[in-house]
Amino acid sequence: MKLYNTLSMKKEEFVPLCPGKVKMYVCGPTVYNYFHVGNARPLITFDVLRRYFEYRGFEVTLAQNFTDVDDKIINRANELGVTSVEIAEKYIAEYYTDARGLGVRDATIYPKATENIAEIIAMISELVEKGMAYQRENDVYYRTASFSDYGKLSKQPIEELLAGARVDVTEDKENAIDFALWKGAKPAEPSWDSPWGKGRPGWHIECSAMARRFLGDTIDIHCGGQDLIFPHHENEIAQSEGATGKTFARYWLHNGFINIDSNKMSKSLGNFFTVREAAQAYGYENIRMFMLMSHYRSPLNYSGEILVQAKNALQRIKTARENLSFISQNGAIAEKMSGEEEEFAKTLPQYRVNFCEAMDDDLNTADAIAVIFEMVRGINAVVADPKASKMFANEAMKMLDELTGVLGLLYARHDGDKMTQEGESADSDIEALIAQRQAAREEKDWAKADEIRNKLSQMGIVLEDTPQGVKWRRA
RNA sequence: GGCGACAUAGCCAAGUGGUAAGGCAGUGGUUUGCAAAACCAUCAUCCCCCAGUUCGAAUCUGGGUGUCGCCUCCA
Repeated sequence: MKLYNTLSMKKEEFVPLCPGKVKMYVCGPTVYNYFHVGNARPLITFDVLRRYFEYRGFEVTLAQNFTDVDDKIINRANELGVTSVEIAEKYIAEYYTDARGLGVRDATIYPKATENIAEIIAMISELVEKGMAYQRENDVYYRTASFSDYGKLSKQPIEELLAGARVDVTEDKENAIDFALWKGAKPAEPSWDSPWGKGRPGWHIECSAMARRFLGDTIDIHCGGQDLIFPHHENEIAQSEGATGKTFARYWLHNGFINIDSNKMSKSLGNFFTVREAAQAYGYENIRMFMLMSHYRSPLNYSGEILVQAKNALQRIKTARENLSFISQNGAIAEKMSGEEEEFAKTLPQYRVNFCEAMDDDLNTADAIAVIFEMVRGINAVVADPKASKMFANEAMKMLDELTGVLGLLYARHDGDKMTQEGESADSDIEALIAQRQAAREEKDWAKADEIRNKLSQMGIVLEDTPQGVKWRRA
């Protein structure tokens, strides 16, 4: 399996540190608001990576942090007159709602900055002792000049960074690019005791300290959005490798941005849609499909038109799956498959091979989805036979579930247990109407049959008359 | 200014040396009582432009043009 490593700027064969095991760290959200569609991309991308590793037999430990102490949280808390703990807790809960809604499986562990203060302080102390950090008043800064590899991830020449006019030089630092590890407490801010007085951790150090605590000195894969390369991930390397003297992360994976009108969707530009509102308009699973239709490192333009395309595309796979499920229940009971069925069934493993080939190439989900579509077309052609067998349907369904499962598509499917949601009619009512329509059709009373179908249509029910009987679904 | 990415049909999007995957939308046909779903056919003589390397390039090299990102909190 090849993965593009930002560190080497090349696709590299993935070899885990420990055979059969993968340790991954994904930079998680600062919890002061609902997260937006752009924030959802790393979640979905690296959820797929995790699923694929597990599919291929790796044991994955995935850590994703919550930054629950930060200027933005403090500001928001002050605006609303509540504590920053209340803000963080609220948006952590909202995070779970949206992430799970998107089909993102829970990480192995979700460390929080505020629950790892001791580890953070210990790591800063180590850096201070080694001469790689220094105190100014009640703040502690990282001495970037002490880390010769500084800039190796972002390929930023250190002189250029020094020349950069945008770096804040008003603070009392040895060097303009030195960054805060510990921030001395200001009034009305949450703070913790430390060797440098009361204060709170800087943003970068928490990831270094938590990754080390939960995954060890060296991890396999560190992931995040491309905007974290500099300075966040560069600083993490400086901190972790400075403290341990060991390689921090062996593979660095970065996803591209979600754009709006070719501009990066971002909180600061204000041109974002929250996942919550996008899901209300288009559905969570279609957002996931939209993301996986292109390669994770390419920029991706968000628009209503594309979301509808993703929805229609996913619907094709969903329909195929529903048809198989329907035939599995209502199809022909045969001792063996027909010749045509058997012939196609024999080709099913080849789709798995092609699928894995795509995924092995730096997680080419666009290609992997194309393989699924090719399989869907084949399945549909076979299943068009009125005598399609349960045996074939079950076998095709197994492969379809296997491959769509790796991508986490179709997770919102709930055939078999059509739950009645608020405002929806009970299944028994719908089935009674379908039976009336069938009776009318028997008598060739097409007017009445169509009237019933229209009524159902208004209720949001789509009918399909198949050789195996009437199939219905909610639109 | 430094570092980096991208440019393939109406739209989305794979393909990185051997003659343009897949999806959405569209068109024609089959099927259907009519639909729906599905199937079949069709839909880029060509991959931003120019020059070069090669038997052969969307794919490699050089030069342009355009768009975007990071260098400041940001996925």
